[in-house]
Amino acid sequence: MPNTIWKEYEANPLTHSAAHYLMAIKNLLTERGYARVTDVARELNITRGSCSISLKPLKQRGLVTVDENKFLSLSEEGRRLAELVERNDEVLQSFMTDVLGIDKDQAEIDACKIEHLLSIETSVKMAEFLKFIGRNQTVTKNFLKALREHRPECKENTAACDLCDTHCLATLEH
Amino acid sequence: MPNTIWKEYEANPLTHSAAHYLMAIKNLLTERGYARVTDVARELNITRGSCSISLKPLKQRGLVTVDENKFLSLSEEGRRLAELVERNDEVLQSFMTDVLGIDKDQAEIDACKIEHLLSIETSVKMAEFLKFIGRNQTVTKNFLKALREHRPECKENTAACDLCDTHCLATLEH
DNA sequence: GCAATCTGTTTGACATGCCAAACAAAGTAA
DNA sequence: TTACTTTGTTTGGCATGTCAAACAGATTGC
Repeated sequence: MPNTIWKEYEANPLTHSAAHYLMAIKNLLTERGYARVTDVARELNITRGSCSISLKPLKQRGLVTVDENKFLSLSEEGRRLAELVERNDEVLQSFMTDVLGIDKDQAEIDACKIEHLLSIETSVKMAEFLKFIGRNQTVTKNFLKALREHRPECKENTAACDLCDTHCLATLEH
Repeated sequence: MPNTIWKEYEANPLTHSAAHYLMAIKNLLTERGYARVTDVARELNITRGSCSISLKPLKQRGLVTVDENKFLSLSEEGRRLAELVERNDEVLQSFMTDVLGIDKDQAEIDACKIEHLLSIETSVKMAEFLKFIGRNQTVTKNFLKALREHRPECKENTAACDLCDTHCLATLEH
């Protein structure tokens, strides 16, 4: 039986770039009060031409709107999608740094890659999880403390370690 | 200052499809003992033509090798990358189902989308986290029990709920 | 032996998403 | 008014990754 789940990747409602176009517009509207093609392009560090073209399908999908002076804004759906991705980013970064203890800069990069790929269900459950962690209850503190003290040593030069089967996967460049 | 972190997405060592080509070859070698272009194509549910073309850059990068009879195999690096992505998949699925309580089928889809995007650091920390959870210590049991009992109610019809600012993000199709 | 099938590759097509370059329209400045 | 700048769009190019279709070479069946 052929594998088909991996093709769900293309069925994602937002591509990585689409998510960032929406968030860029949202941020510009919040911070400056307006968002034009040029502003979005500058925000995302791409050319105006690329920006103009990539915004077309977002307009056609009704996520981005334009007024008579070419000022961009988000539809209700566009705004919600942007908020959802932003929340995913916050939650993922918080999980990576506060729970896993990952370096802040690396967490930022990883979260940015993943933020648009979570299903609603995973997004909600992650947010609930972080909300629970944030309550800082005794049971949570004890768990995190024990987690911090548990640091399995990875002997990179041996053939096998605690985490990997035959070779240490941490030595890869990836 | 323009945002540049979002462009790290393209700098990922493996694309979604590349990761699945490597894993398909690895699985075929394990299960059948051989892997040809046709077998990989069938496994991934794509045409032989697409498969043939997409394998080229993987051969050029030295991740995939071919013998005189056109039988494919993985280089050391290719095999390690495949193993890394497979471990990420296992760890992510386990986290989503066992910790977050996400539906198995949905967890499978989400994990498949993310598995190739984790940095080594995040991969290792996630694996350690799940290893720790798997020890099933009292401190973990207590934490998970409290987490299960904490189920914030999302009143979808109200403007604000526990997780979202102004609108319930769970109502989106995404 | 000869037709049918299997295998891998190539070709042309399409979609996404980026670039540089050219261009038209509008605003700015002298 | 004229010259310059800004803005948005279009064009042609490139890279990835898919498809269908055609093709050549090898294998199989009768």
